[in-house]
Amino acid sequence: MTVRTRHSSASGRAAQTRGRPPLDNAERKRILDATTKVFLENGFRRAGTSEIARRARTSKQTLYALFPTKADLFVGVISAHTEQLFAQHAYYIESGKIPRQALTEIGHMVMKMFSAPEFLALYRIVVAEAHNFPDLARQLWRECMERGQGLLAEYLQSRRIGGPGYRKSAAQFVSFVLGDFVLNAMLNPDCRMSERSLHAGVKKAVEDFLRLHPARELRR
Amino acid sequence: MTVRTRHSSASGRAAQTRGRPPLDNAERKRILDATTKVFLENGFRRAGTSEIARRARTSKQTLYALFPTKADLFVGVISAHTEQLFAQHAYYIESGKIPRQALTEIGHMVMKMFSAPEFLALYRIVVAEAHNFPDLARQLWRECMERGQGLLAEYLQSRRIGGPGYRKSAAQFVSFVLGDFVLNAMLNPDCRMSERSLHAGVKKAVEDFLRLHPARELRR
DNA sequence: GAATAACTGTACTGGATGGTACACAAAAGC
DNA sequence: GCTTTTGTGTACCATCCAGTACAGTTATTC
Repeated sequence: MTVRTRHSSASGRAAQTRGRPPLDNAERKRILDATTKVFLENGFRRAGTSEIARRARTSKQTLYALFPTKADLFVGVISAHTEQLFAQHAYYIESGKIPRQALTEIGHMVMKMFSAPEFLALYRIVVAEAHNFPDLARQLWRECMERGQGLLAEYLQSRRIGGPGYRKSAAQFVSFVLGDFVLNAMLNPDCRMSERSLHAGVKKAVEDFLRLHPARELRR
Repeated sequence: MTVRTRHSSASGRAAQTRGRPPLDNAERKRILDATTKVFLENGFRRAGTSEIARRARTSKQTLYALFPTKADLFVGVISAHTEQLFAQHAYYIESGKIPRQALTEIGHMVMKMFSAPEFLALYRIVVAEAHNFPDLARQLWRECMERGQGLLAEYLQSRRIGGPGYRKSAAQFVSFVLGDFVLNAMLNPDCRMSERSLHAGVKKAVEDFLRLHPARELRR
């Protein structure tokens, strides 16, 4: 599944000299934003391209010029968001902090990312369409889980926390933090978590994780 | 969302005396089986009622007599399967066994249930339609998670494993066993788990859980 | 065998929707 | 002002599909 646009085939060509100039990227972005909204409100199948064009304040012709099929729209939206989602919540690990504090902050980042309504809505749509867009589903997994786990694994390794399987330890920590939250949120769309129980949950996850994997050099 | 059938309104009436007798429950079951297959293959929206009637070797008229709308079909299928799913995999806890062994067996049951292809497919469909069928989604959650966690919590309480929050400990154990498996399976429809890594995963989950919650009376 | 209640098969309706056609407007260079 | 390229608005087409109509058939009772 690849995204085709009018420009991709002419990417190496010389600039045009005459005629109305093509729309800039702002147009593309506005379309993707509108598409996102419509998709999140209605899901992929229910979303209509006419509605999308209307909300993006453009014409269907332009829409189809930029995204030749509805699938291309889908790919565009999800791709744009997966990158962005991770970038927004990427936890930059300051290795100066003591493990307990660093892990607590990371835990909060993880919960924040996975409990964000857009993420849950996005995840739900991708799950629903995983059969038709397997590549996209795998991409979401890589961007949001493997990448995060990789970063965390590096931190664990630098601090010698957890056995030689740092990657597995990282995955374990994330699942400690999440518990059954995502599974639940998928089936209870309007379930909310109080700030209190979120804090308590992360704290418990960190404590449990550190009890199972005491840091080698114990600064606490 | 309630299931309406032709019979429900006449449930208390006297038996008919003349005319062709109505179809028995076998017909209903055959329709639900066919619907299940078509839904699992295509998802809810793509599945066509004509296709369902064809596969059930019945007529659309009969189909709509038993299930007045497509939504009723959906409710029927999911309801039938959630009950059945848990019943199939219900872990009967023999309290005579030592905790490590009992937990290991429970862990395997949990993994078996959640990794069953029908479960994953079902879960995916319900997630996709959670917005339109919130009751059904909650029902699936109750049947598959809360009920199981409740049983496990009783066992933990009887053995005094875990703090006074036995319910939370039960949830924790389940999430230890599952890890990120379900999250992953949702996005990678054809991901498979080897018997080896499944065993290793459960074993590790049990060990970790018991290290965090040592049984009061230590028979090990 | 007449009457009746239920099932079957097929064709149809009505609405939603992805995608296209086309006539016209706007912006740029010559 | 003419030409060319691109965007706009609207109408349209083709298809799919939930749900219905209807004519005919089967099973059961009287």
